[in-house]
Parts: sequence; C-alpha cells; structure tokens
Amino acid sequence: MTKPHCPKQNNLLAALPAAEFDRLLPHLELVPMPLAEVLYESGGRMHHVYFPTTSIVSLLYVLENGASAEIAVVGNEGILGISLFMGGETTPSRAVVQSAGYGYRLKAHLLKTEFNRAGPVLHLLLRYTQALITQMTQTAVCNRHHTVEQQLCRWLLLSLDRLPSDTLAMTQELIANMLGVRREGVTEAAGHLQRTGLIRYSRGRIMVLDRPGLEKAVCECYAVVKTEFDRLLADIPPGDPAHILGRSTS
Amino acid sequence: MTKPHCPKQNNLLAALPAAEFDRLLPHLELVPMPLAEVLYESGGRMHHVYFPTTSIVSLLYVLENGASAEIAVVGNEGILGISLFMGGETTPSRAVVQSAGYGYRLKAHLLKTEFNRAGPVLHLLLRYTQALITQMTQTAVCNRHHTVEQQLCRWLLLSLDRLPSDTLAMTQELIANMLGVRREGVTEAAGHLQRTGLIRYSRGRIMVLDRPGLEKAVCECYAVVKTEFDRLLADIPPGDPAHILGRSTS
DNA sequence: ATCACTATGTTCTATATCGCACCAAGATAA
DNA sequence: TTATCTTGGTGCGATATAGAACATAGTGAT
Repeated sequence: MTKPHCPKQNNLLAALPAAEFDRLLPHLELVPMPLAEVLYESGGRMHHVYFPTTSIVSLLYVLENGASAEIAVVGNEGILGISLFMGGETTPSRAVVQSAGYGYRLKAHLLKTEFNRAGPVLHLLLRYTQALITQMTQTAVCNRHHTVEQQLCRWLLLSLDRLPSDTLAMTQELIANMLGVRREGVTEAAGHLQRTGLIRYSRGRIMVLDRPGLEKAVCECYAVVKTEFDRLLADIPPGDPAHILGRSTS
Repeated sequence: MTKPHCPKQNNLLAALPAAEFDRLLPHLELVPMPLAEVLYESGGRMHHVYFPTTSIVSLLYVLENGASAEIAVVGNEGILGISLFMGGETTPSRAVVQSAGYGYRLKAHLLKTEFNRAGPVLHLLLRYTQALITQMTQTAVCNRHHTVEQQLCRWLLLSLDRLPSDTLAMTQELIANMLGVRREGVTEAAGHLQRTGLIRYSRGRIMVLDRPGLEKAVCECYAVVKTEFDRLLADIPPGDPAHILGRSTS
C-alpha cells in the first residue's frame, strides 16, 4: 500500500482558506514528476502551474555556451509558474525536476482567474514570490563569495528541507550542473564532507549523517533563506488575508 | 534655470492610467537622492516607496564578513520598495543611491491602498517585479560564469540605460563593491576597456566613448535583462489593464 | 562470470581572482 | 608652495577553480 496523496501536502495549498481551497480542489490534478522532467523551457509558454508535494524542482538557468546555474529550488513549500500571475507569461529560466515525486497541477487560466479575485490567493502567492526572490538573490551573493563546499552544504540543506527523508538521489555530476561548477569540484567538496562524517554517499545516493554538523559548515546564506521563508510563510492563518498583507500601514 | 522635474520622468508613473496617476499625484513628493544615501537598510522598515527619475539606486547585499554584491539596479524605469506590496514589509537587501539625482517618494500606506484596489497599479507593479526578478537571476548566473570585465561592461550598460548622459560618476572602488570584486580587478578590467578605446575615465568619472563596442564586449546577460524589461514594460498602453495581465488565458 | 556503463576518485597544468604592499598622479586644503 | 588625501596603477605570491586525462569501483545486463 502506497502513501495516500493529498493536496494539503503542499504548504501553499494547505494555507488556503477553505473557500478558495474548495474552489480549486476539483481542478487539481495529481501528476508524477519523474527525475529530469522539464516542466518549463526557457521562454516557453506555461499551460499549468505546479504545486509539488513529494518532488523538488530546480529553476535552472542555461547560458548560451551550455554552462548552467540553479537560481532557486521549489518543493512542497511552493509553486512553479510565478511568472504566470506576475504578468510575464514566460521566464528566461528552465524548470527541471531534481528529485522525483508527485505534485498537483492546475490549468494556467484557472490560477489566473483565482489570482484576479484579488483575495487570499493573490496575497499568499505574492508572499511566496517574495520569499523566492530572497532565495534567488541569496544565491547570487553565494555564487560570488562562497566556496564550492559551502554552496554544496547550502544546496544539501535546502533540498533536505523539502524532502521527508534524509537521503537524496543525485549524482555529483547533476549537483555540479545545479551549482554551476565542475563535477570534480563537487567530488572534492563531497569527499571532504564525507571524511568529516557529515554525509555518506555512493553512486547517486547522498545520505546526511550529521545535519547539525552540516548547519555548522554551511555559509550564512542557508539561514537567511530559511528564516525568510519561515517569516513569510509559516503559520499563515487560513482565512485571514489581513494578516497576509499586513495591517500596519503606517 | 534648472531642468523642471516631473513625475512622468519615471516610466512606471508615466505608464499609469490618468485616473490612477491623478490619485497619486498630490502625494508624490520630489526628493533629492544624494550619492551613497541609504534608502532602506537590510531588514529595516520601509516608510516610503521611491520612484527614481534622474537617480540610480543599487540593491546591495552585504554579507556578515563585509563582502557585498549588487543584485539589481533601479532607475527611472522602476520603483524601490517592492517588498512592501509583495507582503514582506522588509527585505534582506540594502538600497543605496549609486548615482545622485532626484526621485519621487510616496508614503508606504498610500501605495498599499492603491495596490489593493487590484487595478492597473497592481498589474503594472507586478509586471515590473517580474522584470526585476529577471535582472536578479541573470546577475546570479553572471556572477558564476563571467569574467570581471564582462560584468563591468554589463554594469556600465545597465547604468547608462538609466541615465541621460554618457558619463558616470563612480570610483573604481565603488564599482568593485557593487560587483563584489576587488578594486584591482576593476582597475585592470577598466584599464583594458580604456586601452581598447571603449571608455575613458579619470578619478571617478567614466565616459563611455563607444557604446556599440561595449555592447560587443558584454556578455549575453545584458541583452537578456534589457530584452525582458522591454518586453514587460515598454509601450504599456495606459488604461488597458487587460493587456497587462494578458487576455490569452488558454 | 563477463562486459559495458556509469559514478566517483585522482592528478596535472592553466588561469582568474584574491590579498597585500607599494607607488604615482591628481585633487584639496593650509 | 607644501602637506595630505583620494584615486588609480602595478607587481607578487597564494588560492580556488577550470579543464582535461585517466584510473577505479560499483551496477546491471547478458
């Protein structure tokens, strides 16, 4: 018997007030999200938005010369397809499934309709977008100033936060693509973390042995992102939009 | 006689339909924005939003160890304080005036009220935010994969696009802070651009001599950002919100 | 068991950037 | 003028990463 699926496994959906949730529920479609599936191509049209539940998706940016870099990760805390409601329709980034699992999808126009009611859905989505922006900018700074090993720690922790288990299925090659560094750089950093006893990995399976240790080895970037997500998205009382946009208009 | 100031010098304000513009106009306050002024401190409360007209403002991120990096530039095409309407109230970045000039400011709660009408102002601001996100993510990738000289070109062009003249007042030291690199790195890159005849500078004044040449020397990142800004924000017909959010809901 | 394949480990050189020290030239003020 | 400060130029060693070649060890198919 497999674990039952439920839209509320996605935090954004779970945070919706009952009325909004009930309106969307009949249109939410459970879909498998296999490893390496491309949800959106750079510049392409989006026909659905996705609410991951057990999967993790990378927003990946690919340069002309083939070099790439991940600019954000989206898991069960978020939604894919923000440019749809932001008004852009497309983005210059690509969305790739980084960790296989499931998610719910919703037709683009249904989300837009709901967004345009300018109620709790709008405010929740904007708040999430704000958190995502923090993740993106922190990634930019981390790219500039921190070592591969620190970035690997950040990446592991961000991924771990979005998974139920303490094991990741990712080859060093793929991680290197995400971080925008060489595979050898990941080998070296991962080897060091392994010798220090923080992780153990073999052929595409990374097991985190000492999470507190990882949190000591990581750069400040992880905490900044996590804190901001918690601040913006944790404990959103369903049905209280005033809380979301803030009453303190001073 | 000095050049007269007008809110319409800011493209976002200029793009507003007459009704919205007229509502905001009496509350727009012209303010000088001197070099190095800090509009928002990281994590601080925002009491106003700013619409630059002749100034340029950097969104700067400062790490614990003092290292810094610019994540975006805002000039007369945009607005400062997006986290206000996105629902976050604060951001982890700092806003610093990079090129002195003027701008209009508006009390935070007035912008929020206008935003919450869920009309053209909301859609315009979200569209701008989407463009800003592109600039941030492109910066992240550029940080990772491109040389200091390429990044300097990008920075010069992005700044130039937001100024009426072809001369920038910036020391190499400050540029280095923006790009998150050493001052010597900027000296070297700038020296090379000068020997190639693209720019000329002396003691804090950078004159762009050959803009087409600069555009050849820059990495793809500049064009991506510029194209996205043009796509999202150019020729927005005032008073037609349907255009902004898109009618094609398929 | 064997083979082919994939993931990882290792080693080498090249290069970009850093971090530092120091100098030179222009600007500013006494 | 002289003294001082700011800005930019330069040289040097250290380091992190890039780029490439190759070795090794699991894994799965036959």
